[in-house]
Amino acid sequence: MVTTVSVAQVGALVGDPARVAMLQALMDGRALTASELAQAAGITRQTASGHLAQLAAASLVTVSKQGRHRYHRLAGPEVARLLESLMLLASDATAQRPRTGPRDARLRLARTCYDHMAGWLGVQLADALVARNWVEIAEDGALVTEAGLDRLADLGLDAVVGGRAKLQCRPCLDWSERRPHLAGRLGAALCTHSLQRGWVRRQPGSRALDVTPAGWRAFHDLFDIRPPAAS
Amino acid sequence: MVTTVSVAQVGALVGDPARVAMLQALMDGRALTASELAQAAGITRQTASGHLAQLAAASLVTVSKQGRHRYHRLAGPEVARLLESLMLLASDATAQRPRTGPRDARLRLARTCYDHMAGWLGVQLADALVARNWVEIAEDGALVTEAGLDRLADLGLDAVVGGRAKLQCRPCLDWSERRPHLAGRLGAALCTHSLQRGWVRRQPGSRALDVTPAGWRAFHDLFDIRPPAAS
DNA sequence: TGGATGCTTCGGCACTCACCGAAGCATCCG
DNA sequence: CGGATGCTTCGGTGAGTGCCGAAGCATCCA
Repeated sequence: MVTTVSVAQVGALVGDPARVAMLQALMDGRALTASELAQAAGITRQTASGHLAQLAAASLVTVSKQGRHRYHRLAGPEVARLLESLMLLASDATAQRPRTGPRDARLRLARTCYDHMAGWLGVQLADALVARNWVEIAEDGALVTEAGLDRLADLGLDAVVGGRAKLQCRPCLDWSERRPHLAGRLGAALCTHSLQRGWVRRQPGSRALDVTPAGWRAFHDLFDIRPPAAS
Repeated sequence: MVTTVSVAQVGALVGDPARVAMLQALMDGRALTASELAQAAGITRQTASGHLAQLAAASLVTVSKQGRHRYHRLAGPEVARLLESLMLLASDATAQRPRTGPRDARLRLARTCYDHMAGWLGVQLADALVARNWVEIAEDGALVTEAGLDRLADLGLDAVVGGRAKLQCRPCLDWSERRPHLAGRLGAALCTHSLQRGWVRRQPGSRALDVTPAGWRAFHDLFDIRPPAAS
């Protein structure tokens, strides 16, 4: 079978811990240099260089030269979807051994998932939007309601409701919470909006997000979300 | 990072040609024995047995003993999604080399994609449903319209419209056509319906589907779909 | 009970590939 | 121009693992 070979090749690329670590580091959607990715994966620059060459050859990442730097980023949402699928199944396999490190705790609270927010916060937001009847979530998809379009426009998320399309949102099963959070264009808009307003802040060198005091206030006022009891 | 290891382990599982071939053979949703899977992958039984043990340990497939047979099937839709993601990226990588074998041609025309129909036929059906305004398809999801719910009920797809939920359908990017076809519960219902009515028939030992003369008549009468000019 | 079938385990071989040290390019800066 | 920085290529080593032949276990059938 012809296609089988290629599929296995892509699979082999995501079958190496170092390469996966680099891809995970790129899951926040930003572009990173080879050195940064080498550090993220815990390997030397020359090894990382070889891995990145393979990933680029398979079109999993794209590179753009700027001076003596070479910036790498995920090739597109399909790659992020692939990683999501992998993480979902990986957490399945390790579900019986609940390992919770201090680093994991921050990731579990809030993190980016390519272009949207995931973790406890992401799930809480999804629940709140469903409770307010702004969106509907089912097994096979998610939908922005008429009321939701109006209220989101009130919030200043105009870019999202440009065409008043109902299908601007997609459920994405959270690998730590095992419940859906919001992805798609609405998820991405919520994420950038929260970053712009200073509600959440990226933690350097990680996909984890810090929720600022202003963020907790906003999430409480808008969506009745309070910080979890104890972490 | 703890999770990274597990993710890479899952990735490594889908990074072997033999294992991927077996998983692809299971993509039609049926349960196959170890011997059948060994033949599908072109390896000996004992090698296949080892691979299947690994896949089962990682919860990618489930096994059920029946007498001296051991039936293997995909552990769930998440695994099918993972394979879809892989195939999509794999076809990206090989898009520059259009290889079209005689075996590929049949797969391209119509095939199963876990529980729904894909290939040229799958895309045609999706287009027809969109053209009739039974479903809406956007980048982030798909939606059954009110009219669609009525018309599908007329067709006898009652199971689908049981709750008259609009979100019973999901777009799935076709790796051969590069355009969306219908998945989700509606996609699955269309597939089983077509099989029950004898519109399509499974080809033994393959995911390819044969369209019967009655099928062409039905697809033409219902959706104005004619056989493609030449394959 | 004896033989056939389906499948797994064991042992050894061969191959792939991730890894790093060292050297080689390309780019920026003083 | 010369030094510094970012990155890549090359060579050799070592660990991991896919593969099959042979033997062992479990199940069904006569």
